Amino acid sequence: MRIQPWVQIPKYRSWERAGNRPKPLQRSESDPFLSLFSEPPSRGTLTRIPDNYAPMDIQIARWIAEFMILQPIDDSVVNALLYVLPLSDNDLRLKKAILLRRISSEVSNGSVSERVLESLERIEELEYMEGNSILESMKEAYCAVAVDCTVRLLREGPDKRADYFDSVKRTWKVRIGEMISGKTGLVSEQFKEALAQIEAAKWSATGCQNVLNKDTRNDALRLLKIFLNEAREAMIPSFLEFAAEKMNEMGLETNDFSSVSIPDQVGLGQRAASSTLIPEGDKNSEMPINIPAEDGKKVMLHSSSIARMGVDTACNKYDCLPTPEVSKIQEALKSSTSDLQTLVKDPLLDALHIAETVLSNTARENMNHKPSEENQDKVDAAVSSHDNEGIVEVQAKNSNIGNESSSNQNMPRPSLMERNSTAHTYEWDDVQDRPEGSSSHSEKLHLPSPKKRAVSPLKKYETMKFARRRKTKRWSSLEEETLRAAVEKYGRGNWKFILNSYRDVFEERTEVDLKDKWRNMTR
DNA sequence: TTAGGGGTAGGT
DNA sequence: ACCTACCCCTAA
Repeated sequence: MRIQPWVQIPKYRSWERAGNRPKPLQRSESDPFLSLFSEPPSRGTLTRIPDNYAPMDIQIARWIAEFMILQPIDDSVVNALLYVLPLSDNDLRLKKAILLRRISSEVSNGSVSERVLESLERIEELEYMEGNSILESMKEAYCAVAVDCTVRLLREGPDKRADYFDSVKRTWKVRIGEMISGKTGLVSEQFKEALAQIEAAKWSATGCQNVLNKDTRNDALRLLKIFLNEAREAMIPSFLEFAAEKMNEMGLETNDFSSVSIPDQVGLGQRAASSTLIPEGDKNSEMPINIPAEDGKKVMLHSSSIARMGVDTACNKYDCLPTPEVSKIQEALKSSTSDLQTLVKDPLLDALHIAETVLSNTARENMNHKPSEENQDKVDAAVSSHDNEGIVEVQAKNSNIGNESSSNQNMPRPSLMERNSTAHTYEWDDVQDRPEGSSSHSEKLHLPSPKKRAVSPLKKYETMKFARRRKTKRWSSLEEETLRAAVEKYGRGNWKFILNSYRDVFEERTEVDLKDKWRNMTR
């Protein structure tokens, strides 16, 4: 079984069905991934589990994923799990749950950015694909977020006026303006009203003041919370919570799962999910509770979910679950949040990560050569005498995950020539259909040593897929101006802070990018 | 998280 | 071929 590393969330396509318009915003092409963040984990933070370790059933993975998405734990932990689990790409409800969590995460930080806007658009797209109607609260939230994103720049002061106009242009004239004409799902009457106000702000001082007087941030947050609550109400409980509830009701021992039956419609617990995700006061009524399991670990459940799921106790006309799967669920339930956090930091995974790093070079070569396993024997017998390849040889010999777990820093790093394919650079979007070979590399038969083959299972995952260089994106004048002003305001070196302060301007940038750009600008 | 070294893509 | 903006890596 091959692990599907990231589940893809569809790009927002209302534009297509509304007409033949282009995408409203130039979006990151590196963001098709189903994760809490808009990018895959940086290389080095994660690894994937090779299939000889975890030939996990796709359904089990889904249960775990849906359960973890609901937990009030750090996004990075959830993200890590989403990365390692073999999730189906067709699970629209899972995608929706993740998008909701993305929004919730921002809301709980008190921030509202264009990312929320985009998440809402994608949810709308998913609802459309499922034939669902759009919640009114979602339309209102979308409008409020769009307004706030725009007005925020206006508040920055007169020197930000240029940014403001840019934002108006981007967010309203293009994105929302076209949505109105396209009559897509997120459009409401409010839009036109708000659009009129924004237009007024654009052209007159009084209009400007009207907009500034509104607490758009709070409006956005409030409406987002309402929407999340409603979304929560509309959701079906998560399978694992349902199973836990059943066990609880029936007073089952944790290893006596076989008599628990599950209704088909129990799936993704987004209703419960939202309850854990709504920030602060909103979740008081539905605090997670801990149910002690027999081994002392605890199971997180939600009181309201339990109350609601309890209804079906008598309706046991559903199919019983197969025992092996049930015991896996049991394991998932017994694992508390902290257990799963430690799982993510498990030494095995660390070791795999090291192996991934070490193997990056050879994996890339395999990509180019694609030698079969049988051929590798012959190939191993050959000795590479190619000049430039000495480093590679040494590295291959050290690529034994089993006994070289010490530190990849002690190993020679592959040169960048090696780390980046000499023949072709693949963008994030290319990864699924990369060509199999590279002629320019065909004679360089510096080959895998036996030790390298000891970790060959890792190769199957083509771990380098996600370590490709980002597509170069030129800095816009808006970005440059914003950076200049920000450095003046906050000082050089506070890159993270600056990035967070202008998230919507520095889309797809990292703090390192800001630092590098400043270095260039001041050279 | 930041600073700095250094590789690379893409433009001239 | 050369330049440099952009990107990646890693020590501290």
